[in-house]
Amino acid sequence: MNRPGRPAGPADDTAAVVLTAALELLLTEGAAALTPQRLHTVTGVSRTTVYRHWPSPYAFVSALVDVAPVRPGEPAGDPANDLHAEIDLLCDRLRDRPVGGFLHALVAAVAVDPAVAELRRRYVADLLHPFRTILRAAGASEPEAADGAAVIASPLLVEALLLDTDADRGRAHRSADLILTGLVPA
Amino acid sequence: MNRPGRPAGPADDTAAVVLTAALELLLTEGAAALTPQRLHTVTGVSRTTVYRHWPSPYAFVSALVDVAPVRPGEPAGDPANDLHAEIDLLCDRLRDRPVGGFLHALVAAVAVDPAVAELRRRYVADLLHPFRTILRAAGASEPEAADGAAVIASPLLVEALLLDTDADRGRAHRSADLILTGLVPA
Amino acid sequence: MNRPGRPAGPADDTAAVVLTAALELLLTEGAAALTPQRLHTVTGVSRTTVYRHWPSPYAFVSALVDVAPVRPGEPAGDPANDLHAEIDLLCDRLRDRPVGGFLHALVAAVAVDPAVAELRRRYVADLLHPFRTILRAAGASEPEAADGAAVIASPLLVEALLLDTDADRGRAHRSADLILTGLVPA
Amino acid sequence: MNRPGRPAGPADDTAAVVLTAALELLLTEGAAALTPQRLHTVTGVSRTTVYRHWPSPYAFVSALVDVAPVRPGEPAGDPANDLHAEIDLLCDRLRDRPVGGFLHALVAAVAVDPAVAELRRRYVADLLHPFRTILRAAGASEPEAADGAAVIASPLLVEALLLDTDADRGRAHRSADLILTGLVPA
DNA sequence: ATTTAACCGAGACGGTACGTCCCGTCTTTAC
DNA sequence: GTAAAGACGGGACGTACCGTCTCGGTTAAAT
Repeated sequence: MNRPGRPAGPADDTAAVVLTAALELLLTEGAAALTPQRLHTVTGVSRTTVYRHWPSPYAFVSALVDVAPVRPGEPAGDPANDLHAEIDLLCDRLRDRPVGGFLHALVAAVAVDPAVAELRRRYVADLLHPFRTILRAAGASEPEAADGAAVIASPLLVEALLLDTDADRGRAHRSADLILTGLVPA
Repeated sequence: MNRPGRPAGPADDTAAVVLTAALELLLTEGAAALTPQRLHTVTGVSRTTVYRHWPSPYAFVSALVDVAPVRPGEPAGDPANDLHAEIDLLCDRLRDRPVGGFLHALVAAVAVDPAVAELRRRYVADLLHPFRTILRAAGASEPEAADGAAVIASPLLVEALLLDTDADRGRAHRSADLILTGLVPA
Repeated sequence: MNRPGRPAGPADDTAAVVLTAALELLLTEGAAALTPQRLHTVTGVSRTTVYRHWPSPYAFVSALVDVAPVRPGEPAGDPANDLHAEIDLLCDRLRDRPVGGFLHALVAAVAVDPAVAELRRRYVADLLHPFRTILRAAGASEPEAADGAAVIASPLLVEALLLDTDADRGRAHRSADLILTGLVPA
Repeated sequence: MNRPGRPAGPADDTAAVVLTAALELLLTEGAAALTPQRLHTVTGVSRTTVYRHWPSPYAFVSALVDVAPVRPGEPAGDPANDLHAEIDLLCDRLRDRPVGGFLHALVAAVAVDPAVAELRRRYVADLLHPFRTILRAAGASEPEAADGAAVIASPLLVEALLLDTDADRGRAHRSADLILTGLVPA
């Protein structure tokens, strides 16, 4: 039995307009700008409406994470090639903002709402995951794969997030090779 | 020729009281709590005085970096031992907040005042520096040392800052060994 | 087509509470006390709300002038009687503050916001106007009426505003008689 | 026995510089501008020094009243001529600021410091006084003289202070004639 | 020449009010 | 029931001035 009246939740276009603007704001001005007030002035959607549907910072970032998920590169089969491809993919993403900016924003958002920390953890884990998968496919044990992923990807994240340097692909590729050769002792 | 009048800058005790409380706040409640208002209510020093001497977030973080600098462990001579000691030191610091908390705070402060980014870069560079020095002493070339420092320390930073995990010392020590053996071709 | 949403402007009771208190403050403590801060502590209405609706001193005084206008006595027909009645009315008002206090306040408010000068001029002109009207009715020419009004009322204003003396009704009545007799040449 | 040491009170030039600037400020920007802070920025004399010698608004206005006293016109002997001359003198003064501005300022200063009210009263009384003297010399009784002074001078004050109009000399002269003829019935 | 008292400037400090901004909740109206 | 417009209280922000104070260095009289 259907309840009468208008279905709950934001109208589709309202949600689209607001979340698009939110992502835009997040990437250009950082997490601090992601307030109902700002969204109202930017989108014209009324402050009241924004509050109704996304009552907390968490709700926003959470919605955005769903809108802009991290899609891993698709494996071609050869672990070595896949690994190098994944490294390049991550470097590009960190440089071109979609991921780098989002990560920056997530880190900053935690300062405002601690609950976001969980989203940050998941987001970073998602970034590291492809490396682990590929290393497993290459014959590494689970802990070996985790270590390898950390060794390859972490420096890239540190450079992009903490040092504001371009990620050093060369080093990452060398590390990858080193790890792969360590796996096939023959 | 001396100018007349009272010497400029905060009286010694004022500076001490405020900066001590600031560090305390930073480590216990995070960077978001480090506001003039909070410092006033916590220390009793008047809001006006706080603004007078530390008008910007940058001024604060900068003063704190000077108050609580990162002191590297003192090298004992044997590169291998030194490297492992330095790893343990960093892990301890990241766990016990003095460094981990401060780093968190620096990252958050950048969201408010971009000028802090420069302090963050320097702070992180200071964290990585000891590793580079030791690796150079162990016979690595300059780029090799930089790479090695990144490979060893970055995962620790990522775990502490982005994943909220305890740093995985084991992996760090293994990486260190791997790198050291790579250096001595014998 | 009507716009949706709540009608603009302060809710009726808010306006009433604030303006009542404002008038009260004005008359008891003088114009210097008429600040948003004072009104907040006195009425309990939040400082923000006060600023929202009366952003400037001018807005306040202006609203008060509308709330407490100067109502002339109603003419009974006989110019001589009317004139003397009007004199007594003005003297009473100057003594009992409603007008005297308000005038004081207007003068003081000009020091803060020059735009109030216009309100002051109008207010004083409104005070002098009844005298002119009555003198015209008694047969005076327009300039004669203006002069007469000035001669009769000005000393009262000076005494109340500048000398802090009770207005000297006797002199005012004598001046009035003198002027009236000057008008009837017989 | 004289005490040794430097004599108390401000050095002559300090007092001169500050009071000159104070008068200037008072006339150009009104009483609200007459603060230690402003005087410091204008004269370069340190805030501390200003506070030392003129601790209250009252002290300032009081010092200024002594610096710029109201000097009555000198009587020539003939009451009629003297009276008209005095009227012109007052009108000129009200127009040319020295007196008009000062009076404005005095009125405003009362709002800040009620003690100034006494100075205002005296100042206004000093303005009215010449008229009374001359009328007495013309044969008026004391109350008659007071009334006459009020009738002649008050409208001028009201016009200058409350209506921002140029004082109407014509009316004042006519009033004077009227009063003088009333005195010599013969 | 030395006292000695006061001047003077620079600035710290606590306090209060200012005017602004954003937050989060609520109420009123229109669709 | 959604949406818009806006009132409202609350809190922090950063600024400005106030009045008091402490600290140095200077100056002018009286001894």
